[in-house]
Order: sequence, then structure tokens, then C-alpha cells
Amino acid sequence: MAVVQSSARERVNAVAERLFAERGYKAVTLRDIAQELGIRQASLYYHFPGGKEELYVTVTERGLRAHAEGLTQAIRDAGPHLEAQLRAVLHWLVTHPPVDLARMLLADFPAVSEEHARRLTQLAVDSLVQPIESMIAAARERSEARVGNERLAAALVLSTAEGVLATARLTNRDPSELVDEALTILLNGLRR
Amino acid sequence: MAVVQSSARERVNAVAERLFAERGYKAVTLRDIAQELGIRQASLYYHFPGGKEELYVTVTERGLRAHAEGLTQAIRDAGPHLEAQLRAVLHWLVTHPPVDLARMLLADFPAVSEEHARRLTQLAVDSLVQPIESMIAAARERSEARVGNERLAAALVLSTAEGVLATARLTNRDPSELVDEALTILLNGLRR
DNA sequence: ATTATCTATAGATCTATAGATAATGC
DNA sequence: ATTATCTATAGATCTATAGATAATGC
Repeated sequence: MAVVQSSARERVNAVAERLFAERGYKAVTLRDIAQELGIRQASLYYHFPGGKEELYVTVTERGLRAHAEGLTQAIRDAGPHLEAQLRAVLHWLVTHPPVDLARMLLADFPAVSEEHARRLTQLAVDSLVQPIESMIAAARERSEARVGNERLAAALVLSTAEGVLATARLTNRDPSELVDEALTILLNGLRR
Repeated sequence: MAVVQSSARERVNAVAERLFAERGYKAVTLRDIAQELGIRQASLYYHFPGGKEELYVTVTERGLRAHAEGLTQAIRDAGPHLEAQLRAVLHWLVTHPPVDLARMLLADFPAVSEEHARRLTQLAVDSLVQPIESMIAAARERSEARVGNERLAAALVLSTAEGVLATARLTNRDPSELVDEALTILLNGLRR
């Protein structure tokens, strides 16, 4: 067998990214990933000779860069006002692999090498916090927002998306339905 | 050796609760817990014959009940207004073992038996979401808040605390210093 | 006798490596 | 020849059990 359409390696990436994002580094085994792909655990080493940690770092980096790209694009496409931008950000976050920043910092990153941990921490800030922070800073300059600590405000936007996802799971609803309500709360909070 | 002051079992509980709360079920080994206690891994079975899962369920239940008690008490002691109540809630949350509801629902609970998972999910809602939801509902009746979905609003208060903890970690600050800023955002968000 | 530890180890699970196999591309 | 899988298995780690040991309380 060969020539799997749209690259076998790509499918590995996608499955691993989603599983690691959902459950975290330690809770996902290579067997879990292989099982979803319908292959044997050892076959993953053909695509990732570096093993589990390299796979985790690679797909997490990939996921973070995708979030950076997606968030920046969503904000840009949303036009010049905070409300639409914030809605676009929340919509992006709840429709893509979850980013549990708290778990990453406390559980996942401490489990990989110090150098990888440093790189991923930096990338997480640059990819997730920075774009939202810039959006809020720009809104403040247009007097659409009045926050003191923009880094904190950006982190709260991220954790709001986590809250929406958790509530959706608990109440058996689609996350997208809850975005507007969360948006209203956040928006008024940032405006004062 | 015997008669360890303030109960050896109690020290096991406390360490296990904190580690599981920080890193999650799969990322914590019995060896980790024993190491912090200065004992051997096998010695944990004297206090917890049921093993790792029982230990996790027991201390998580304990932690959730402590949060229920602490939150309810904090709200009551804060007096009749939403602002002080919300500040008290955030202060409680950032000064006690973290509750990463998203991680619990997606990673931790699926790793234990279905029955345990059901029990813990129910208890998490009753202990964490309910008290805050009631607080918000009461504030709405006093016209101090205007939210549509109070369950979502309560979950957002919880995830706000996670956001504060993550930001504190990233910026090397004390979480308590960030509570007031987060409070302002949340409060105005809930008021509109 | 009871309490709280220890050492030793079985059994399960997980990561990683070695080498075989089969299909396709040239 | 290259690509993408497989089987088999070594080695590490983790949970859990059995039985020994030492200190205290009666």
C-alpha cells in the first residue's frame, strides 16, 4: 500500500493535534493516535522518527501557528470595530482545537524538555495572547475599550472560549450558540 | 514509626489533591505523590487500598466539596452586593487548588470509570457552577446583573479565574494582584 | 496488637527499535 | 528503489500485591 491521498503524514498530524489539544500530552498514548488512524502504534515512527515528544511539539507548534494565523485573519476580516472582532475571535476559538492555556503551562509543558517547554511557552504567548492583546490595544486607542492590563484582558478572552466549550459540553449544546451571550458579557466588560 | 501529627492520611490527601488539580489524572503518578511526601510509592496503598483511581476520586470529591463550601461562605460573608461577592469568589478561586473544568470534562473524567465520571461531573456542577449561578441569579433579581444564560455566566467566572492564574504564571506575578482588574471586566460585563 | 512504613516483585502498559512485507513508481 | 505499513520485542515506567520491619500503645 502507498499513495494515500492527502498525505498519510498529514492525517497523523491532524489526529495527533486534536487529541493532544483535547486531553493533553500525558493522557494521549501513541496507541490512541494510531488507533484513530487505523494503523499500528509502531507505524507512527515512520512519519515521526523523533517519537512522542517530537510529535507533540511539532503538532502543538503547528496548532499554535494556525491559531495565530486564524485569529489575525479573523480580526482583520471582521472590520474596524471591537464587537465584530471579538465575535470573530470567539467564533474561531470555539470552532478549532481547544487551547487550554492553563493546562499547557501547568501540566503539558513541564512534561517535555526544558528547551521545548521554553519554545512552546513563547510561541503560545505570541500566537494566542499577542493577537488578541493587539486587538484590544487598538480598540483602546479608538476608545472602544478601557482596560488597564491588556495582557490579562487577552488571557480572559481565551479562557472565555474555554468556558463556552465547557458549558456547551455540560448542557449538550453547540458552542456557537453560546458565543453571542459570552460576547455580550465580555464586550461590556471591556468597555466599562 | 507511628503517630504522625495531623494524620499521615491527611497529608496524602492534601498533596494528592493539589497535584491532581494542577496536572490532571494521567499526568500525576503515585510515585510523584509519594516523592513529595518523602515515602515510597507502595506505602500509599496503606492509606488508599483502592489504588490510584480511588485516590483521585476521593481527593477530587474532597476538593470540589471544599470549593462548594468555600464559595458559598465567601459569597455569604461578602454582603449583599454583586461586586463584593464576585471579588470574594475570584479571590477564593485563585487562592485554592485550580479547577480546570475544561480539562476535567475532556481529559480527567473520561479516564476513570463511567460511574465515577458521572458522579464527579454532577458534583463539579453542583459545587462550582451552582453556587456562582445562584449568586448571579440573585443579583439579577436585584437588578445588579442582566444576563440571559446564568449557567454560562457562572462558567465564565470560573474560567476567568483560570485566565488570571495563567496570566500570573506568564507574567511572574501574584494572582491576587490581578483579581481586581479581572473583576472590573467581569462586573461590567454582567451589568451591561 | 496496631500503625505506618519498607523492600521486592508481578503484571500491565507504553515508548522505541529492528527487520519483514507488500504495493507502487520508475 | 521508495513508500508505508506490519510483527515482534526490548526496555522503561507504572500500578498493585505480598510479606517484612520497626515503632508505639496497651
